[in-house]
Amino acid sequence: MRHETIDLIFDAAVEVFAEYGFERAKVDDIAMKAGIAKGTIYYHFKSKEELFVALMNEGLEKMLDHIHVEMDRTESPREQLRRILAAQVRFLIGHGTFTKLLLTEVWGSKERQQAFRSRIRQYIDMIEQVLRRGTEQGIFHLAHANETAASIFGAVSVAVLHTIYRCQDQSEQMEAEIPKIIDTLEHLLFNGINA
Amino acid sequence: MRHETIDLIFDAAVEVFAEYGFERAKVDDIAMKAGIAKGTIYYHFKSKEELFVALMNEGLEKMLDHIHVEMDRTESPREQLRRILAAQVRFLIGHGTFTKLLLTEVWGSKERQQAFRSRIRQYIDMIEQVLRRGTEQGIFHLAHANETAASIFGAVSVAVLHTIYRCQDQSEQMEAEIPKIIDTLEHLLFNGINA
Amino acid sequence: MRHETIDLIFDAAVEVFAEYGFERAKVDDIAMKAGIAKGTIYYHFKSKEELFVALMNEGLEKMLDHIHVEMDRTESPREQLRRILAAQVRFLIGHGTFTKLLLTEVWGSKERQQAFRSRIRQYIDMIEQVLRRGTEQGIFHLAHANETAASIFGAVSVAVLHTIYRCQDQSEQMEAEIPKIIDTLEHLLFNGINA
Amino acid sequence: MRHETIDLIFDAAVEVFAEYGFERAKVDDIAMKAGIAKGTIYYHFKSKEELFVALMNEGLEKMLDHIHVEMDRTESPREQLRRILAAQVRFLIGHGTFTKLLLTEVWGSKERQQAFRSRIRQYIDMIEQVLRRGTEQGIFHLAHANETAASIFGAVSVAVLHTIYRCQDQSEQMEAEIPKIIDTLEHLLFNGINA
DNA sequence: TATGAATGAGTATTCATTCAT
DNA sequence: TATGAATGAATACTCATTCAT
Repeated sequence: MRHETIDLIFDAAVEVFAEYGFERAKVDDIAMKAGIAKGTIYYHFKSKEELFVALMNEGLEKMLDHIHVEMDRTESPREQLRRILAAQVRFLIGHGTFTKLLLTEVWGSKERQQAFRSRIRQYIDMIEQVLRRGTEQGIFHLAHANETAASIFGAVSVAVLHTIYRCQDQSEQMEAEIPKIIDTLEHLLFNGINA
Repeated sequence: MRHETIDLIFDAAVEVFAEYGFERAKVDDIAMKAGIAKGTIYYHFKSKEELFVALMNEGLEKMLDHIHVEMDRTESPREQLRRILAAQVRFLIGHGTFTKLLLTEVWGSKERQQAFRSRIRQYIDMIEQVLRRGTEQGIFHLAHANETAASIFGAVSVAVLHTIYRCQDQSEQMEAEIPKIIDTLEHLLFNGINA
Repeated sequence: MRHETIDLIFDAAVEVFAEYGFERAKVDDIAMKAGIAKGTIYYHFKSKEELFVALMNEGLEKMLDHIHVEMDRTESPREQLRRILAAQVRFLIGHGTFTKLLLTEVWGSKERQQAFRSRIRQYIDMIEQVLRRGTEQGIFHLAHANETAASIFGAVSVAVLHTIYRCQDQSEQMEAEIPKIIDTLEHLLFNGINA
Repeated sequence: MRHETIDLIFDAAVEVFAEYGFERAKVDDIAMKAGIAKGTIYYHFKSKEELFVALMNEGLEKMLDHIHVEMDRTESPREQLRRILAAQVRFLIGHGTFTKLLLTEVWGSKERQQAFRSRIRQYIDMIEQVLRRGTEQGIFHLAHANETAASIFGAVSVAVLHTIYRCQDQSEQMEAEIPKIIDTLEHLLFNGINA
């Protein structure tokens, strides 16, 4: 069990970072929201940046794990991709604040942003592998595996983000949208829109 | 003819904003890069925010115009969507710095970010209309028009951004990638990956 | 003529640094004492440290110049040393705040402190040269030139500092002590205490 | 027998204080270097300041004792002064870290600094007494006893400090310099530099 | 005695903005 | 129009000190 205080900090931090973005987020606000003193944050993390990186890495870790688990349940590329889509949508909707951070704070030239991107690239590479195996087995038919994988990641992420902003963080409504989004994405990505 | 100074400012501003993001971008840096005094920026723009909004709006305007023009060249929904995809990819690759800003600075809770999002929503709505007309004409076949439109926007944007970061701003290389990206997207979105 | 604002800053800074020492001195206090805004200090100096270094270097420069001028007025080593002593005492008494800083802030392991020490070493080396020439000419008689020079520097500085603290910064009283200090030092260093 | 922990703290504290000076020295660092928990320091000392004062007083005590012992071995003022010089040099070289602190932390306006100065003044007064007795006995010949005493203290301290910094804490080298320094000082202070 | 997690007052530094020239 | 010196509110971060265990 990780230290309780750190969990308090993490919980407060995701919210504050998600609402204001990294730069505008105030360490004071995180401390206040966590109900602890500002110094306590600095006792556990060397800097605002380190806290943020720890937070994001934990989120990315969880996301990747979550998807790996789902993927390993089957061998069939088609089924794997289906599960990836569903798992990804559920995870992102379920972690709306993290999702906002993910798409907001991974672009840019700072070192940490490059580090985040390389993890997302890992994720995209994973999809790429599934696509390649499917193509080899004659199940999938596609032009360029890596670019397609990136596009799929974009379609999923933005579809979810679009929903999150539309529902304005009402988590119940968002939950209700999950099947619709999964349905949309499966249809679009597997069959395309051609009749 | 717009004032020359303003162009100097705009050119410097896109670069600085794209490299550092809105918050970390310094007005000093913009002034220095533009080769003018800091005060001059404030002579032309009320604030850093106003400059940024003007910049983004000009970009969004151009982007939407560009796509409208392409779209109006044909009546067929399929051809329209094809043109939208191509135009969008070409525009984003051709305006890499703007593209980075687009996906970085539209999320968040600040007013200007909501304003940007509503313009992007306009763009998504436009795609939605095309999809709907295509569906009515029996040309397209899809689950949920709005969600599909958002997904398409995400696929296109992230595919381009992925390429931009992979080519590390080498504009020639990026240009060379354009057909590949368009090809990938057309295939994926029209036909899906099912064999 | 150097910028007037910088003079205001310098004047305030010596006092504050001398009273509190580098670490305890507050930039706020310097600004307040100078009658300017805190930001103005940072407009002219990159940091508290840079301001301090600029200050000390100016002081050291002045001190060394002052003494060089006095020294160049004669060829005789004995007369040169006599002038150095007198000039040094007058300068240090006349710049009491600087003197405190000199002996307080040159020791330590920080880079700037090493830089200051190397300038003081220059000063000691200068005395050493005079001693050597005097020895060669059979005028002086001493054991080890460099160590003797360092001792002379120590005798002068501490004698002055001792007086400064005894008179508690009453500048008139301090002025009155000048001849006594010079007399003491000349007697001690030229003739020793042996009867 | 003093508590072992306190010795650990003292040993660590001199080093840290000598390297960084009072203000920049961190209680954390002292605790780490002593291999104990930070709280333990506060169990034994009320504050960082109290620890520092205890440290300095112990050093000053030792120094004064050391010199008193040497002085009491003879009645002759000349021999007394000779012994004072030698004892002082040996002590300071042998306690290099303390010496740095001595000349760094005794100046300034804080209460503890004034307290330190008054002890140093005691030391100077002691020298003064020797000088006066020597003068009365016709052995010494000097201008102003108190100022001369201060100058002697300065000559000795700075000569030693100069050597410490030149040898960069290589204790063997420093030991080797002791006779040279004593020789230099005796010659300078007893006979002066006049041939 | 000893610990180390938690505290919060204290401060250097940044940077958008203003305004006299 | 253009300038750049001056401003001061805003904030990340430090570190001596406390206290429950």
